[in-house]
Amino acid sequence: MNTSCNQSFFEKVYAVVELIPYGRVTSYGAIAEYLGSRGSARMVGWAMNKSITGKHNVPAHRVVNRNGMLTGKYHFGGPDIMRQLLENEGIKIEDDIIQNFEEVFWDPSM
DNA sequence: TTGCTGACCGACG
DNA sequence: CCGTCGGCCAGCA
Repeated sequence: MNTSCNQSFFEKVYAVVELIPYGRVTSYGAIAEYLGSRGSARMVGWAMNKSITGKHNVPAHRVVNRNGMLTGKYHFGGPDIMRQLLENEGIKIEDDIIQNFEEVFWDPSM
């Protein structure tokens, strides 16, 4: 349409992450793939980092890797912050890994 | 401006 | 099974 609609990869990531419903999680690869760039999963994680250090209200704690492991937990300012947030939403976590990952997994295309 | 890095993922040996 | 490498894009020194 117009140039204004051309959101950067970054902007798209934020939009998708904000769409994640309460008590649900998704993976970096799923977002990247949804955006059309399957290999850009790294950018998704980086966007999350920027969203925390920046002023973006993005529920980055709902985004984990393909294994359901809280890889970026240390980026929340503490190793337990991310886990606490997820458990607060009813997500079961053990050893920094989401147990019912398949049950709480949310696909951006849905 | 060039080059490196990064919360990933999949493939290869 | 485990270690290593390439790919993708954008931000930063």
